Amino acid sequence: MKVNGAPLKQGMLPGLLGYRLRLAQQAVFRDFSASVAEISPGRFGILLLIDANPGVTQSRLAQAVSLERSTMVGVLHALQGSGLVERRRGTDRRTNGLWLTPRGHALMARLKRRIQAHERRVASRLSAAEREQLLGLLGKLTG
Amino acid sequence: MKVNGAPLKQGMLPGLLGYRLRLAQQAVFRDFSASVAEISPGRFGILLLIDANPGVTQSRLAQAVSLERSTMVGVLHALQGSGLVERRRGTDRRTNGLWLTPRGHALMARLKRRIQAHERRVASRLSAAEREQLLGLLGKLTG
DNA sequence: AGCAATTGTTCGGGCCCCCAACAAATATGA
DNA sequence: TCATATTTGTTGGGGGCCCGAACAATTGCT
Repeated sequence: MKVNGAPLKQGMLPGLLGYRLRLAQQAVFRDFSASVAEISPGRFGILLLIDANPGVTQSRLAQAVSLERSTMVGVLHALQGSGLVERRRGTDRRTNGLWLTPRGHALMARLKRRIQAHERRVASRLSAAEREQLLGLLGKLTG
Repeated sequence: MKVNGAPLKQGMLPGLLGYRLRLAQQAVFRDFSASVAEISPGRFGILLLIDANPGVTQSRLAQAVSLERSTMVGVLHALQGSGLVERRRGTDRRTNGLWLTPRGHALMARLKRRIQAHERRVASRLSAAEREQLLGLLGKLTG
């Protein structure tokens, strides 16, 4: 077996928050995908918010997760195509109200435990206090 | 001016590390793109490593930044197309050695200050100690 | 009634990433 | 040395995630 030479010099790269955030997020994304094959992390978050706020508008939803309205369209189109979300025209006929379909509710119920397991696994190298600390620092970063 | 109703209920979403990481990374990405128009965060990292390890192989580079070899191909193709990176066949004729072109070196020199300013701006809401703490916790997460 | 603002949408663009399969080249071991 | 295994870069197809400009329909405002 051939042994690789010296490890690469990393320079300032490990000191850049953006780089470290990418590595961390990628690791989390990987674990999520491995444990929850039915849906992607981003779409799951959307479903979560619709579940907690039945009838919510696309714009409000987009704002809540820091996305553009135009981005939300595609996500919801996909979720609707999968039969997980229903769009209903609001009394303000410009708006669409969003609801989970029975299928959507069933999925969320089925996923709850697996998501919690995923979160435990992801944070397994952290103590409870460290996890809180991390969440807090990330919140500070976002502002 | 119309006032939006109650803020959305977020449910378990803010407690998910993946979600918070996405928000944070997106904020950092935005600031990077705004302050460094010439190149993307990912490509910048690649240039950094090539600069610090002249002649490095594509595979070793991919491994260093947790990417697949096949992913690296496209990135390097783009960087080569922009005249920032040069590929030379190694003595092991399976490999390509990677070097920055003069133009690549010039770019990196020109970007150094702006990247540092970007990093300061991104971490501006954090104390120096908190920033170190965050980097450490992210490192723990990745393992 | 007329102008301004909001909502959802389309369209085009970009970044980031993976897997399977493959040819060329090198390493390995009988 | 020759056959086999491994490594490297590559192509091709796929997916996730995100934005801005421009537009029609609808509503708010005056």
